[in-house]
Amino acid sequence: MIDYISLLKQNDLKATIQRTNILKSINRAGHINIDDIYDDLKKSYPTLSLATIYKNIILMLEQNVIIEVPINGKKSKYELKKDEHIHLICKSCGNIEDRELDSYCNIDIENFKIVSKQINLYGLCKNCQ
Amino acid sequence: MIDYISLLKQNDLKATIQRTNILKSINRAGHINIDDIYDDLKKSYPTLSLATIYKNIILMLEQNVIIEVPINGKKSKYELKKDEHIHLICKSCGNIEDRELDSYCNIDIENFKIVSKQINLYGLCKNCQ
DNA sequence: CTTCATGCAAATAATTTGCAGTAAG
DNA sequence: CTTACTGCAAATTATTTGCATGAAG
Repeated sequence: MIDYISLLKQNDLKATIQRTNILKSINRAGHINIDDIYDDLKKSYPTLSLATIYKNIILMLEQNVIIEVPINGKKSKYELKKDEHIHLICKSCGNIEDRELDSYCNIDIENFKIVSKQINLYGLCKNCQ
Repeated sequence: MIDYISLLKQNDLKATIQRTNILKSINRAGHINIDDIYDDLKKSYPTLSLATIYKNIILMLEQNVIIEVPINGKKSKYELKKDEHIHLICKSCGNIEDRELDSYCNIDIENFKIVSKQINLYGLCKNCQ
């Protein structure tokens, strides 16, 4: 159970209902886009506005509370910030799975100072093969 | 010197002026987004329409003539299809450099059939460090 | 010739902004 | 209390579509 209130406060963000709910929704889904967060939260929280989600996604990205996962030809999804990992993205069902992978993660490049890595493998998951 | 006319025809696309020019613009830039293609080509070809660029980018992606390079928080860029490589994306100047990297490219994942890889390293290029 | 592509304008979708009212600390 | 956040509506930006005309093969 993640303490979203502390997480937000540690990152200089007021812990509003809207923010904790957005984080909960992202955590439940693992990886989710803005429209799906909205649909998810609207059910239990009908007055929530899409603009609020947009504004908070931007803020939480800036504070590194969440990470953007851009998807080819679709809208970006978002995930909670966690240890470095790669994404296995199923081209058939769209599901995203996280995977630790040291061989991908420990590398130096000449003349380039790496700040962050984005490694997405597109293909077919076990179910869709 | 790439023969864009043959490239298009081999991929079941009519070789129109617009398409060859879009490919030339992408090749000149290396990696470029739709608005910048438009600005680039407008100079020498003022009647070109943005809708035509959108339509053709979609077709050329479908035919695998070009590849989408999604960029965190920005519009996607496009590049000509070429051998597998990774991208070094400078967070300061926005420049993208291609790099071959075998250690990234030869890998199998259990229970996942990889179709394509997208490996972007964000950081600071030599000039911006 | 025939078919498909283009360019325009209009439609739709996505994202951002301004502001009055509200909640967090 | 004070400052920052929310929700709404409006504005802006991005993308797609329909259709008459023009170009490719």
